[in-house]
Amino acid sequence: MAAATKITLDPLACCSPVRSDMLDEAQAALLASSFAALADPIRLRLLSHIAATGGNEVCACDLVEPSGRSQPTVSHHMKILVDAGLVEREKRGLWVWYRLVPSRLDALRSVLG
Amino acid sequence: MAAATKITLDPLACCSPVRSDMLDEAQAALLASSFAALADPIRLRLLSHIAATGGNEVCACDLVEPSGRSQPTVSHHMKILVDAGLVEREKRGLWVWYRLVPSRLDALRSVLG
DNA sequence: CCAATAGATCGACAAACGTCAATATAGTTC
DNA sequence: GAACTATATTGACGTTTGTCGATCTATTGG
Repeated sequence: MAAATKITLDPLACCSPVRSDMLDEAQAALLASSFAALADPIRLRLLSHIAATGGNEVCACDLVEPSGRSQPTVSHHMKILVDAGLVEREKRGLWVWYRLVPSRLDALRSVLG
Repeated sequence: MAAATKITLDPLACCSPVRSDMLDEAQAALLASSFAALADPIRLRLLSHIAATGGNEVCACDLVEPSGRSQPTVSHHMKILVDAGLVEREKRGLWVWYRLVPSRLDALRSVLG
């Protein structure tokens, strides 16, 4: 049951030299809030619904019913997506239209690569 | 200030034919939980710390102090990353080593593209 | 101006989350 | 086995989040 390598309790034995280029706190907080916008199933479905349209533009009135949530709840989630910069909001008359912001999605994607 | 297109209150005027290929609920829930693992600054810093090592492997003992959190808190966050499949955990003797799971990160990245 | 409508905001509530001190567990050394 | 050490688990706490009903705001048509 012994480990393959000799183990001692010398504290130096476990600690590899660390290249300490961790994300700084500000970067981490910004990225985390962006990912938080994606961390809800309803918001992912709303996003995918927008992405699924040919023109990448969807009326808010088309989001409520298929999402299975109340109108205030959908409005709340869309605000979170807009605040995260993932979606743009444009009001035309009585209706509000949403568009994806591909550059922002690209930016997040590049963080994972 | 009038909108470019004529606006009426006819409900059909706003609702484009919707290609309803929204993510189904199961897919959305799974993806959301993965993104939730990324939705915390400490976890992002822990991940980046692992990614910053040459061998992509880091001892847990190297994560506590630079993260600025207590040992139980770091353990808690690492468990979340492991449960999300983003990180692999291997115990060798007294110490625990963590490795990234690039395929899982790739999968998430592809969702954003 | 008035009635009607789309969407946003408010207020409240339960559930989930991040955090730490204290304690438990598993592994090593003697 | 006893002492020691790295990590995990537990329990408690304040905070944040998702949700909805009720209400408010902005815009349109008459």
